[in-house]
Amino acid sequence: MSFNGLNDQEIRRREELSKLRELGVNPYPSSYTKSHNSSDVLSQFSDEDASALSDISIAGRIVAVRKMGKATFCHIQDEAGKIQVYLKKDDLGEVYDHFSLFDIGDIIGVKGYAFRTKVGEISVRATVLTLLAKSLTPIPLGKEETDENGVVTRYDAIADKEQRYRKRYLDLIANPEIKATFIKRSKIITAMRRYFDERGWLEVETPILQPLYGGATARPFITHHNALDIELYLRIADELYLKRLIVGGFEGVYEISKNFRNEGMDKTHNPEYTSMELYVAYKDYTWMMEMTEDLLQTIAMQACGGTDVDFKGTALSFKAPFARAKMYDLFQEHTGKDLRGASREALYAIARELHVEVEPSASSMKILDEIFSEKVEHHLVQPTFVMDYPVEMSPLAKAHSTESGLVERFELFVMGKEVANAFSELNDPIDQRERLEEQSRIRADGDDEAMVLDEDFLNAIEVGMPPTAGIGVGIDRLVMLLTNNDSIRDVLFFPQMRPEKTQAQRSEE
RNA sequence: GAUCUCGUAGCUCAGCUGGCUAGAGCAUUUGACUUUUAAUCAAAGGGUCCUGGGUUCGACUCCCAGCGAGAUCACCA
Repeated sequence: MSFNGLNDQEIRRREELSKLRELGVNPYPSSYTKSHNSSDVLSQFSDEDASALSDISIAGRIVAVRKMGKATFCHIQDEAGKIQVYLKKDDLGEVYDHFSLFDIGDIIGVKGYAFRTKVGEISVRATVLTLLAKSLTPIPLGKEETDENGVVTRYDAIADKEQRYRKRYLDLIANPEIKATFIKRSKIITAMRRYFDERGWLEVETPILQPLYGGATARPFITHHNALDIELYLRIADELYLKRLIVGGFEGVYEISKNFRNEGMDKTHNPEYTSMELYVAYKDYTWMMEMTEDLLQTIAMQACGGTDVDFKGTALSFKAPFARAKMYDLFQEHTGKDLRGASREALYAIARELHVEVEPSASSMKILDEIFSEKVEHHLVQPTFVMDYPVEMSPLAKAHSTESGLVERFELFVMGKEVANAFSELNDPIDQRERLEEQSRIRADGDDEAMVLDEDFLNAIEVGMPPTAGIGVGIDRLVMLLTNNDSIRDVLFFPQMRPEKTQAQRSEE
């Protein structure tokens, strides 16, 4: 065995591993029968009658050891929490001596009985001690102190954000409270799925590898299929495939899936992220708004226990109904200007007047977008539906039934961020073709985020799609809001990080 | 992509306007200790000071470049 590149602690643990094997201890047995979780023991223990917990077995990782000669206290951590274990030479005989070859980080099984120590902590006294997995790497576990009020102070735990994201397994061990965020994330998705399933909408799967990408304006990732010798794109949205399924006769389909966008990364953007898209036939965006507020209210209640949540000091209410505002009314309210029907030149002049910086060559849409971002968005703190967007901004949305130049679209904003985007889906094939051809022209003019023309999708719309309402929800952003996290990296187990350069890579350059 | 800040032991950090052998606590090792709880007491080992250049008699410290991270902005839903 080579110890090259290992530090003293890593070498010592390998030596201990060999010693254990020599003593006939299997450091990696196949299974272990657990009767209780730590939390079960703590909640079920009774001082009056300890017989219920007189023969139990628990298992977990050693996270703290206090050795006092022929008796040792340690804490083990399992999925549900931590519990103290009491080991005594008299009880364990030579197995007690093996314990000196165990380390913080090792996973052990403990069979024994629950009791309360002199100082009052419910603990498990071991009659049988089993090593379940020897740990070969020191784990950066901080010591903890719990005061009379049960407030836990942790010292020196792994704090470096980079390490926490790159080695999430260590983060989860050393900072187990972050599990709550991920458990809530799972509950949010489960609640959403349950809501849709109860209404009879079908969960489906559509291709991630696509010969053409579409459904959103974004730059894609490109990959290559060897056997077909073609370029394939990682999807940027589910929209065009889900609509094909509505054309095919399904009347409610949804997909919870990863999308991939080849763009910048920051607090609210990860190159791969989770979105949910739902399409329901014979409905429009008004119906969809009502569904959305009911959905989010339901999710908040099921995942957070109520419709009121705290986000970094702001009290948010997900109690339906949400505020609704037309986009142009919001412009009027926050800029004092009526931008309806304004020409590009007029918009440009207004932007300058409002001190909103825009490129002189910017399109009307770009200018509107800028003014909205700078002057309106940050006012939308509580959940707010912004309705009725200009047609040019929304090539897949249906023209508004009463207002020309607009489409039946809404976006849901919370804390100034977009959480959902929905519209009455465009099902007029002629109109759809013209809009996508316009996108092709914009693309040809150099905007590589404009949509690609997908003939097969147009063919599907020509076959005939019923009136349909569709929505996309950014799951990560929703989870951020409901778990009080302001960085997307804290709601993803494994956020994308720049790979660390190896020594070899460095010397090549 | 731009700017600012940061990178020292397994972990958390100190290290002055450049100056002796780079420190502390935890973790680790050895010894003591059969109800401890940030256990305690005694001793010991452990460093590519992010990397590579430069300035200097002398660099953890100053300068340049690079790598990585965080924050802000830009881009982007």
